Amino acid sequence: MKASKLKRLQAAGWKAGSAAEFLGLSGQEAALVDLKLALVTAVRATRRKRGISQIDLAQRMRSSQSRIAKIEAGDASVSLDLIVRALIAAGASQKDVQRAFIAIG
Amino acid sequence: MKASKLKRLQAAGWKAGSAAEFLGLSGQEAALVDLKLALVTAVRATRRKRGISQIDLAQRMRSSQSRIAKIEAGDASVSLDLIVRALIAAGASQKDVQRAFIAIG
DNA sequence: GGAGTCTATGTCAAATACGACATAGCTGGC
DNA sequence: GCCAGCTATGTCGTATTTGACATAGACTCC
Repeated sequence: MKASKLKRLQAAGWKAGSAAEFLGLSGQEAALVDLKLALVTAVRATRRKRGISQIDLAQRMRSSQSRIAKIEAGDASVSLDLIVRALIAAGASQKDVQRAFIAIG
Repeated sequence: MKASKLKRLQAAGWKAGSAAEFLGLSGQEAALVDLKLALVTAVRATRRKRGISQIDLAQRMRSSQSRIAKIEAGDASVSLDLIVRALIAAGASQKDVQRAFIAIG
C-alpha cells in the first residue's frame, strides 16, 4: 500500500542521520526564535513610538492586555501569528519591519 | 476594582467607532493574509528550486506531506509559524525570508 | 498614603492548529 | 494498460494557543 510505504520512508528518515537531523532542526528552531525575538522587539518599539499602551494595542487587535504583555515578554505561548498581528496593529512601517530584521541578517 | 474598569474601557472601545474598528481590523487581516500568501509562494518556489518533494520537506521539519500540501494551498488551518518553519526548512536564505516579510509596509 | 495608570504573571475553558492517516487525482515511464 | 512518485483534500484525536480574568508590582501625581 501507499501509506505503509510512506510510513516506512519516514521511519527510515528517522533512523538515518538522526543526529544530523536533530542539529538541523535545532538550527531551524533557533532561526525561528531569533526571528520572533526581533519582531517582538519591534512590537514594543513601535508601540512606544506611537505612544499607545498595551491596552490600546490590545483593543486595536481585539486581544487583551495580558496577551500583549506576554508577546513583549517573549512568552513561549505566543505564536508568530500573534506577534505579526500585533506588529501590524501597532502600525509598524516597512522601515520598522526592516529594522527588526537587521539584527538577524 | 481594576478589572471592572478595564472591562468598561474595553466595552466602550467596542461601542465607539465600531465600524472604523472593523474596517481597521479587516485591513490588518488583509495585510496578514497578503504576508502569508507571499511566504507561501516563497515556500513552494524554494522547495522546487532545491528539487525536494513535499515528503522531503515534511521530514526536514518533522511534519507530514499533507500539512505541506495545505501550507502551499494556502489552507486556512495553517499558521504563520508553520509557514515560516517550512520556509526555513526548505533552505530559504535569510534574505528570502526578509524579502517576504517586508511586504508589510 | 491613596488613587490612577501601566505592565507582568498565572490560570483556565474554549478555540484553533497540529501530525497522522486514508484516499484520490495526476503525470510519466515501462 | 499498470505502476510509481508526487500532490491534494478530508477527517480525527490530541496538543497548542487564545482571550478573558484576577491579581500584583512599579511609578506618578494629588
